[in-house]
Amino acid sequence: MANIKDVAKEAGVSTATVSAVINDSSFVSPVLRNRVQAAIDKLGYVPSQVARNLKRGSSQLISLVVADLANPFYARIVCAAEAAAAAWGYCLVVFNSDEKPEIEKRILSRIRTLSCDGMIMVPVGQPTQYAGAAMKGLPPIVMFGRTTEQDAYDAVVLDNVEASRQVTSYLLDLGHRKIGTITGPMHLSTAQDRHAGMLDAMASRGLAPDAIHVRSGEFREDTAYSVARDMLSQPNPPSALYVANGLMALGVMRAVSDMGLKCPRDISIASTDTIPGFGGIRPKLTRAEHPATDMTNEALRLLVDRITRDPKAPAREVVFQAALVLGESCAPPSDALIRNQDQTVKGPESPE
Amino acid sequence: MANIKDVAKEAGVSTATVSAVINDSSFVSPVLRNRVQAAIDKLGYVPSQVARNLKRGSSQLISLVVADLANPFYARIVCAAEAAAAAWGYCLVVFNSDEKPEIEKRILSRIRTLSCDGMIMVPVGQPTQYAGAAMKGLPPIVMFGRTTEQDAYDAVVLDNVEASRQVTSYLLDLGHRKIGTITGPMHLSTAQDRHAGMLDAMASRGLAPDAIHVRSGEFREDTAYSVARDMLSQPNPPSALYVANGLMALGVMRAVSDMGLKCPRDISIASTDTIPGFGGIRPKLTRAEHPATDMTNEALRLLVDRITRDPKAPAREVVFQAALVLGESCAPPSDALIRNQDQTVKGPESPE
DNA sequence: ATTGGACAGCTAAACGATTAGCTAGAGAGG
DNA sequence: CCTCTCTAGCTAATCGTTTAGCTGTCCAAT
Repeated sequence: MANIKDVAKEAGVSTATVSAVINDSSFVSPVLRNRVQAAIDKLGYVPSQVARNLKRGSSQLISLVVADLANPFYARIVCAAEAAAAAWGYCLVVFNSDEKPEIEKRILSRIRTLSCDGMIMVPVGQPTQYAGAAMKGLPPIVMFGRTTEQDAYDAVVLDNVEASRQVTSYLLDLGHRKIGTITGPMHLSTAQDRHAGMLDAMASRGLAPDAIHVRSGEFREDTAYSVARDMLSQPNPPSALYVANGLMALGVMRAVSDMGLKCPRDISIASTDTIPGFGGIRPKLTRAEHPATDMTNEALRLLVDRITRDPKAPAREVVFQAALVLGESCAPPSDALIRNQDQTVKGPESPE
Repeated sequence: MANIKDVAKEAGVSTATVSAVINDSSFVSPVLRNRVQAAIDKLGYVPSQVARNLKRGSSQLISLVVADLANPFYARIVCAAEAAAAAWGYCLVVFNSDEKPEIEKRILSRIRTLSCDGMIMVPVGQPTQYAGAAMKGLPPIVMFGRTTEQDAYDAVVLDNVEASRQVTSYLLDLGHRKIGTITGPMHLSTAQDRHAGMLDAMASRGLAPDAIHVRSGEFREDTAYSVARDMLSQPNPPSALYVANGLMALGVMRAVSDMGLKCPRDISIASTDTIPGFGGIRPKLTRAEHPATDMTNEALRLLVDRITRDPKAPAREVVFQAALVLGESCAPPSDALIRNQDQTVKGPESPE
């Protein structure tokens, strides 16, 4: 590969002039400019980004660390982030911590040596661990979706408490009283908040879920599948389930179907967060949807702003609200009419 | 950030010694080694990958260019590729050409300046265009999933002809005679091959699809949705549809459901390729599945081999076979018993 | 005629690592 | 005692850019 010296020699100018031409950074007379351009074309010269990075101290690289790349929700985030990064002139390096703090640690040291300009991360560890030496030598960070008890980082999050409160209230409005839930890993703020909102909605009507109807599905499709099968085969099962994320909701629907039950006839299912492809699933899932693309765009905006403007400015947190999308996966409980003959319940609508 | 000179000064040694310590590249006496290590720890020194890259002429970066990041099939490829790249010690830079040749062109020039060590690409343009100056200055390439009529590149592909032949034969075995198809964009080898296999299977029984039952869904969910609605609302619709990829199959199932039809009672649907989450969809889709993870691992193996071994070795093409997975989306046509009272048809099984 | 400023382009020093080749000292063999 | 070999560690060139600062030219103003 030709380098800038070859081009300079070919065009009979100095490397500084070549540099000025390719970066349009200072005035070069038309005649020299043409000579240089001709030399570049002749030699097929492409400036080395690596050398440029070394000199400029930037790499035009942004790292994205997601918690579970196999989760379609994060796949969508990657998709949105790639587009946004490209629009800002950056390339996107993708990492998957697979919900494992030790893998996340490895990724962080990898990123340290990668010298990218910034990173977006869905943290998977204990919220307290994102401080001190463990985070030294890293580029500017935007935390995504989960909080870390640190006010040191920019963050983009969902109002998870409100999202799950809305969904649970909807189930309550339908007449459900025995509502179970499948939660995420409870060390994550996301899982905590969604559970808190669910409890809050029930408490406001003087209710609480039965202890055996509260189980963790670890935000995994397969775990949720087994947990749901187990919970629903117990005597006296819940008439509705609030499932803390979309991937687990898929697992629950699969479990319901495999047990020979019908949703929503035998059990109502509702969830927070969204995964692409929901549109094609029957029955359509009732859920509180993330504005995933907006959140991702905002994360990149915050990050680029911090990289190019003031790296020392105080951290900002942007909170998004979920949108309740009514599908066909919820119905009044089969015994509702008996218990509550005159109660008016909203039927499902279809805004899709 | 501390650099190698600071460490050398702190430890009272030369930069060469520091380099020897961090790379373990030549013998350093224990006493100096300890001094250097102490200095590194004290200063929190991390070697700059950028400087290293410049000197070593490699970047430990592999680019992955997929055709449609919003397609869950490619999301799974990204997931598998990230894991494989990490296992080989590389980072993965992700690009989305969105099935648009002009975006692909932009990405290629971006990759040229990125100076990554290699790339894996799902080509989206005319197969003839991947030659000459357009491909100058790029790192080693492994083509993924689609062929390019160039023998210059390593390639990992599916035997698409055989995959669609299998699926179509299955529909024929069930008794279907009026089989329609929704194809991909016909300039892609993938779409051509899948169509060819479907035609071949029908031809071997002296059949051919009706011209109005052959439509392109552009490998897009929404396009497939509209095309399917249109095709199925015509008089004399097909009794079964072979859909050329999984994303489109989702669109078709959505269309069928929205038209008030039932699959497989009113129409059988079968497809090639897989998308994650299929397991949760009812009815389970009958399809010829890609060994997506195996294919991705093989692509990385080929690429790393070429990077680290012989960059000039002749190109290799690895062909994978699809596996027919029987779901519940296919049944004998409703008029089959009348037409073919004594024909034995295999019923669907459930290997999942 | 002299001075000063604007301008075009060049020289050379970075950026932060790696590494070929060198040096000084120690130990061995004659 | 001299020379040779080996070893541990150092010096300095190098990778391919960018850019501060310099040089020389030309022209206008005094």
